[in-house]
Order: sequence, then structure tokens, then C-alpha cells
Amino acid sequence: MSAPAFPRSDVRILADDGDALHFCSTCAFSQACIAEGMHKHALLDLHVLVEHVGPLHAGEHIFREGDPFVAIAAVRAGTVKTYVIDPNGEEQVLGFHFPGEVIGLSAIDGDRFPCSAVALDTVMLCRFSFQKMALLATRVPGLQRQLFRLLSRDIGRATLLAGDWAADQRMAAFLLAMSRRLSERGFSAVRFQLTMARTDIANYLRLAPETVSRVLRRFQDDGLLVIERREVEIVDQPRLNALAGPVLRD
Amino acid sequence: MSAPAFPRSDVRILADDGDALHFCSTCAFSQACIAEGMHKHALLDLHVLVEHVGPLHAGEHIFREGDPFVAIAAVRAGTVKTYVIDPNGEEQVLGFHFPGEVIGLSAIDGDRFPCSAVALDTVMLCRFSFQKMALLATRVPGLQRQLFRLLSRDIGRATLLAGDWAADQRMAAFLLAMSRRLSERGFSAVRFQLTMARTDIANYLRLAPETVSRVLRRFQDDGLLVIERREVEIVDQPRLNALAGPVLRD
DNA sequence: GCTTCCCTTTGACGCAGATCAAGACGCGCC
DNA sequence: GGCGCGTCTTGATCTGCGTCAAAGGGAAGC
Repeated sequence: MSAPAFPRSDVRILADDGDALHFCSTCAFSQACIAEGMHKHALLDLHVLVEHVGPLHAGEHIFREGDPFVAIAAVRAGTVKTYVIDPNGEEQVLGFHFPGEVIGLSAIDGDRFPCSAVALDTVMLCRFSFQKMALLATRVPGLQRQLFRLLSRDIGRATLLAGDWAADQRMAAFLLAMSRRLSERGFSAVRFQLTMARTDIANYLRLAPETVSRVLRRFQDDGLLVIERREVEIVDQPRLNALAGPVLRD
Repeated sequence: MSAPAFPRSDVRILADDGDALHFCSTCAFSQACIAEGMHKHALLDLHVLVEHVGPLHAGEHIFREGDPFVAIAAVRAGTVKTYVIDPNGEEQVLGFHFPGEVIGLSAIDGDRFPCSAVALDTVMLCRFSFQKMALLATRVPGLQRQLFRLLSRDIGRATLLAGDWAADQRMAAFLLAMSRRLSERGFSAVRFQLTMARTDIANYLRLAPETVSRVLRRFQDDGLLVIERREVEIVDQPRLNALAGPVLRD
């Protein structure tokens, strides 16, 4: 399966004096601004520049724990992993971020990034100053609302894996959440690539890599999905839903 | 130990035409507004009214899962527990909230509360419309910053317990986090009441109540703390710190 | 005072999943 | 092709914590 083309027609706004403002359609922000009717003068005043970064290649870092917090990034293409290194030198995977999602929000409180972010494959980003974005938000109420929503959503999402779920419930929830998030952005909901290694999935789900392997094997034997290397096809979504239900709360 | 008196001198702003705006000093918001020099006209225009609610008694609900999201609340006194009921009818404790802390932020994204909040003892609250607060924030940049920080902080906090820590690490982290949060508000850091039941602690830490009991017993036997009923005294903070270190990340 | 109820503690046992160990597979390189 | 290496799988064993069961307080009510 080659990576499906993914919608990323950028929005480019030419202000009155020719200075250009770039928003890419995958950042949730542009939608908010357009909905507000684009107060061009306000935008120009603020010199908000959304910088397009990339391509980054697998293993390259977007930011590292302790870096001064200057900018927030939105993923345009590829997969980003966020993680911390605990005092024993163990990596702890905090999350995976797909196109259209924003990373670095937990850095707003405090002046340094509390985690590191690394590209898992070829990644394209939008990067922008949060300060300037916030200033813009004071003039564009819809943008402020969007920012509040993004932050609020992350609080809920972080709570998701905190429950004491069994290994197969966690795995089902992980796969379905990934399916949903990808399909929201125009990818297939039933067939997709696990862009991260088994060890990363295990670490994220707080399981041993061996357990991840065994659970996936069992899912396949039970006809819930077909998996070959890193390619997944969801076969029996209803039963996966039933497993993941209590975790995803629906 | 009787509950120590806790600073809650309210800030009351009388606007030009006599309409009154109330902020209590325990909400982080008033500080932001004062720092900005209080644009009284802006405030008055917006009719932001911070409503003082309470006292609520143990067992009374502040809001319930599914309630329409209209207002956010800040705890002025007492302890609030937030929780959800999962599809099997099991309660899941999401967190405990002490004076000065804000509850309900995860409801911003979506128009209904995603969890319930109940008083564990006698609780006093500030309640206010988030919409109006956000509108006010467009005029008072410091207030907007404060709101962003509050939200961002909660993202980080939710991540805290997501790790796969051992029972004693979780317990140590819970006790120290409680100690820190209470001392930030002027309470003793070494001697305080567990205002929640063992079952609530267990549920929150994703442990069995029996395990909570055993761990606390062992902590006492090892000279880390003294506990009698719900009153705790931290005796050996350095060793508790060492246990909790990886969890609290410091 | 006594009773009832709930919270808490303590002990015995079992299991899900971690850990340890060893292969299997895919892939890039020479 | 053959080699080396990292990722993944599979099997055997171990263990922390959950579960079950029962008994010991405190607090509230009569």
C-alpha cells in the first residue's frame, strides 16, 4: 500500500500590502479564521507567520525535552511520536500524532517543552509562535475558541489510557482510535499502516512488546483483523468496538 | 487536626454604574485581571459574574456527566472528586480537586460535561460562564494566558498517572502531589487529612483497595509516614520523594 | 448502652501479563 | 548469494497485584 495522497491544499492569504500569510488547510486554525471572515488587517498587524517545515526524516527531532518553548507545530503529513525519558533512562511514549493534529500544547504552561517529539517517517509540519497565535486569538474569537477546544480535547485524550484496562481492550482501543483519527483526515478507516514499531506501541500502551505481539496474533486468529508486518486491515469492527467500548467511552 | 483557616478574602470590584463584579482571590483569574490593570469598562460590558456557590455537603453533586456545559467552577474550600461511570457501571475516579483548582475544563470541547463532580466534604465554589470568561479574555490578554496555562497544566497532570508504575510508586506520588498542592494554598505540607475514602484512592490509582491498605501499612512500618484513619503525617519525605521521583518527574 | 452499616484491614490463593530465553523473518550491505 | 543486524514472534517460567473471604473498628441512630 503506497501512502494515499492526502488533502493539503494550503490556504494562502495575500494581505493588502503584499505581505503574505500562510495557513495550511490541515491546521485546524485556518478554518477558524476563515469562519470569522478573515480580518486581514488584524492578521497583518500581528505578523503571524505559519512556517512550513519539512520534510523531516524518520528519527529526526522536532523538539526535545527542555528546549525553550517558542513554537507549536501541527502535523501536515507523517507520524510524530512524543515521549519522555524517565530518571532511570527508560523511554515513555506519550502519544502518536497524525496529520491535522497539533503537538506541543502541554508546553504552554512553563517555558520549556516537557517532552520530546520525533518523526517516525517522513514528516511535514506547520510551525508557528503560540504567543502570536494567542494575540491573534484576542481579535478572532473563533480562533480562540478553537485553541481552547484543542487544549480541552487533549485533556480528555490523556485520560483515556489511564484506566486499568486489560491488554486486549487497550490494543483494540488503540487500533480503533488510530482508525478514526486517520479516517477523519481522509485516509482509509479499515486498512492502514502502523507507522510505529511494536516496541513503541507496547511502550505507549504500557505493555510488554511480547504481549503486543501475542494480542495481535490472537486478534488475527479470532478474525478481528488481518495484520502483516506493519499493515493492518480491520475485519470485524463491531467486535473490536465491543472490546474497546469501555476504554473509548462510547 | 481542625481544618486550618484558609485565605479566601474575596476581591470585589465596583464598576462605574454600581454594578458589582465579584472575583474571589482563590480563582487564578482575578490575579490575571488585576495584573492587567482591570479595564473596568470592558468588564462591565461583558457582565461577567463570578457566582459564589455553597456550601455544598459531602455527596452533593456540582455537575453530572451529560449535563449541558454552561459553567466552569473553581474550588474555594473543600475537596471535589471527578469521576465517570463506565459501561459496566463501574466508577472511575479521574481526580481530586483542592482549593484554588479549577474543574470542568475538559468540557470545553463538546457541549456537555464528560464527567461528574461530587463534593467529598463541605465545599465552597466560584462558578462562572466559560463563554463570558473567554469573551473577557479577548480584552484581557493576561486572562487569556492564564486560561491557556490552566488547560495546558491539566494535560500534563493527566499524563502523570498513565505510566505503568508499581503500587508503592503510585501511592508515594499521590501523597506527595497532594502535599504539594495543599501547601501551595497555605496548608501544611507534612500533616493533612485524606478527605477521600480508601476506595476512592484505590480507584484513582487503579489499585485494589486492599493494595492501598497494604502499601500504607508498609509505608508506616518502614517509617515513611504515620497514618491514623484519614490523617497522614509525612515523616521521611526524602525517601517518599525517591519513590515518587520517576512518576512526578523531578 | 446496643445495633447496624460501611469503611478498612488482614490473610490465602490465582491469574494476567512481565520477564527470560531462543528463534524466525525481513532488509540492507558487501 | 551470504552475512549481519534489528524487529518481531513464540514458548516457558515467575511474580505483583487482584480477587475472594472474613473479621475488626467507628460513626450514626435508636
